[in-house]
Amino acid sequence: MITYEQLLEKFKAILKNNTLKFTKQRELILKFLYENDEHYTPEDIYTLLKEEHPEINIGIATVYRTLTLLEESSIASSISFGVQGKKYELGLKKHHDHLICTQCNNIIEFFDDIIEERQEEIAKKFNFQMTDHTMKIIGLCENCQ
Amino acid sequence: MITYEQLLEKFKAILKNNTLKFTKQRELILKFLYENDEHYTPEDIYTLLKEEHPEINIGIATVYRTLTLLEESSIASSISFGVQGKKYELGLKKHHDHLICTQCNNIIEFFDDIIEERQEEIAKKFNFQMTDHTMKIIGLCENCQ
DNA sequence: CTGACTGCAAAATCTTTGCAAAGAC
DNA sequence: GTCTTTGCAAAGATTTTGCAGTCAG
Repeated sequence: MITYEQLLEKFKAILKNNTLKFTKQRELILKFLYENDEHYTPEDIYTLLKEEHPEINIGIATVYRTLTLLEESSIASSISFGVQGKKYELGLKKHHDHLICTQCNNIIEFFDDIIEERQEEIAKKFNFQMTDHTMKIIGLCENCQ
Repeated sequence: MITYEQLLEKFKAILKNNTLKFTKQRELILKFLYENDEHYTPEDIYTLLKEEHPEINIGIATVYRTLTLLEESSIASSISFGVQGKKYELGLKKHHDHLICTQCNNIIEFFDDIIEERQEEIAKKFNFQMTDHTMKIIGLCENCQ
């Protein structure tokens, strides 16, 4: 697993390569995602950061802008919830898919080699150049049934 | 394949069972989905219906309300495009998944037994009661590469 | 008739943008 | 110093809601 220091270096390098600046706000958001291994909406992150760091001024727009930046840099990734927006997580772990409980909104991650392989094959069959893929299994988790 | 008459009967039966009324607007939207075998946003449907049937008054709110109703009745189904909203299609065909081209926005449908089966197994493994599942393969289609 | 449905416009959600002030390098 | 970034509030985009009039059964 990557340490926070390594992640930070990586992020700083990306910023430098793109003539972007390293700011307190960007760092806080990065750190938040590193330390919190779940899926958060921009609003969640905004609220929690304001709570945890009342001394730092941060605006919701910055959260959106930074999450977009992190996603473009492949540091974060998002799952989309239709009209209800997106949730973000650190995107450095191994690719995985999600089980989503409609009752408690909990998200369980899983990885399945067979599915991954089949996706490749399907893309090939359609002469499709796959850049990404997502799979969601929707339903009720063990606790909510 | 189901004929339009059969579909209409089915829809009317659903309406009757729920003490809902059969209206010109609802019929038009149903017919539109039946006749147009692609994926449409509510806005698309609204615009196209107004063009094709200038004599019928229809509001965007009705389109949204009807699509929700059709989806709840399992007559339509939707794919979500994150912030860009949802696209609807007739949901009576066999379950299938989608390849989505980021260039031309074209959507290709596919079905794969192995993936379907794996999804069942994964749900089982997590003691998850699956009610739905979606898979999207994102990338460039043959023509756009 | 009665209660459901409709269009409209206003409200609600979520996200992006313009801008002046602040901050990174 | 220069150029990017920020927070704020306003604007956008999409979807939902309240309501009075309309329509299906």
